Amino acid sequence: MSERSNSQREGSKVEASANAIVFVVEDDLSMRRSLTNLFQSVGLDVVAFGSAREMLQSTLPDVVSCLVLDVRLPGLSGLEFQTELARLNIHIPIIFITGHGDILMSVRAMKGGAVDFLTKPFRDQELLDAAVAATERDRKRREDEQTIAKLNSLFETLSPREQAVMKLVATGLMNKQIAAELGLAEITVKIYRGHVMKKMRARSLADLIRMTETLGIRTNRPEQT
Amino acid sequence: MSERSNSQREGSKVEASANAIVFVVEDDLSMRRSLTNLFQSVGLDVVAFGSAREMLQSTLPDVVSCLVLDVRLPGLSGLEFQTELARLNIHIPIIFITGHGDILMSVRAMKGGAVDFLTKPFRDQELLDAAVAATERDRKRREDEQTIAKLNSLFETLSPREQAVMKLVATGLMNKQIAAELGLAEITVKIYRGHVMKKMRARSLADLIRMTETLGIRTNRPEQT
DNA sequence: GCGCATTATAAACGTAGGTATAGTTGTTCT
DNA sequence: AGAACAACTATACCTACGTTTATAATGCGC
Repeated sequence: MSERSNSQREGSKVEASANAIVFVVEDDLSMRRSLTNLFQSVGLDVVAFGSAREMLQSTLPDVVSCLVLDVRLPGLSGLEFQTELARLNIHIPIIFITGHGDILMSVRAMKGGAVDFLTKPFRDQELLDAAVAATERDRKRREDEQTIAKLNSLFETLSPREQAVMKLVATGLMNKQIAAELGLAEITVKIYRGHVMKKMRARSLADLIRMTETLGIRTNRPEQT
Repeated sequence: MSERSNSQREGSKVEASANAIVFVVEDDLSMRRSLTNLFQSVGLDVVAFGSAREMLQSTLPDVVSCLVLDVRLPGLSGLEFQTELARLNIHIPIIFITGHGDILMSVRAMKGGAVDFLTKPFRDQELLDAAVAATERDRKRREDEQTIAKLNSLFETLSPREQAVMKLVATGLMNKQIAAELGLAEITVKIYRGHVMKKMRARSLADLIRMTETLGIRTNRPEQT
């Protein structure tokens, strides 16, 4: 059985980097224990598994985290697991560790987006540095994703017509052009446009345009030669 | 001496991927020759050097290209050369090849942005695939850079005051607010704003805002909670 | 000194954007 | 049936934006 939920939480005195979780997938029990101890010693929460399958079957908490992954594993290998996580749209930054690696493996791992690839034996500090870099990368990714998610949920509150108007506003069309495009009266466009600004909480047109950029809203724009 | 400028150009019947250059830095003469032949056989131009220093001293043409780089070299090593190129802001995509590599090397290379890291012996097709991927990456990078360069040169044609107005317009301020900010009459701001639109060749405000995004123009914007 | 670009402004006018108020029609949920 | 909402329009009014024409001071290069 895997020693999960062993989050170091004896007191409320947790380090600044608290509530970041390091997932460990490593089949060797003693190695798994020593990795767990290492991360806990610097105040990181750890959840460890003995195989990829175990981790996939558990419910992963939605917090800043990274994954320390042994390349050689029973069942799914580390590299296969990396591919599988990508397929499932799970973007956790991965640090590979291995005792018997080769260059081809490491290059594949790095091409697949791994943060680092360490060979045993490695210094504790190397792994800790990699974990810090990895969690930082995850924090940024989550930040970006949340920004987009927020904007998207605001955009969802718009009625279909309002969304259409917003898109055309973003392309730089004038109200009367938008009206012609949608077969509306100009006044109607003005009203919807007002709704868009309110619902999207945009303080200015510049603001709204930037939101459409973030959302990746694009229409046929033959502009900017 | 290095066999440079041996660009395969007997006729004007060059392949579709023409005028992309593969730079080769490899100290072993026979290897250098076979690499040169390999790339020329698929219609790529090749410029080969025996050391990093030679390449740095030559004038690099400003076209889509990639670099096939031996890790072990006399003088500057391949990895050191990679660092040096980054320091010089030369962003050519690198494919490492090596006969005596290790994992640490390959990971460092990939972390440093290398496209691939191949160990000898490798199949010709592997290297060719990597070269295609690398030149494609370079093509995209150049495309993006040129877009920015064009916008920048347009921006440079603006007078200081016009640039200031453009920045404040991008933040979403109204003309009267911009006027207050710069200590101008509103009418003056309107005039400059018109100049900005003309000189930047922006068809709409939306267009202009996107240009400022591309240019990375940012001012203190306490917007978008 | 002359020409030129930059900075700055004014008057005047026209267009575009935005809001408030009010009303019609149609759908959907309760 | 009635409430709630989406879509749509109209009148009226105000603000913001943009251009044209004209004027003028400053500074820079030749």
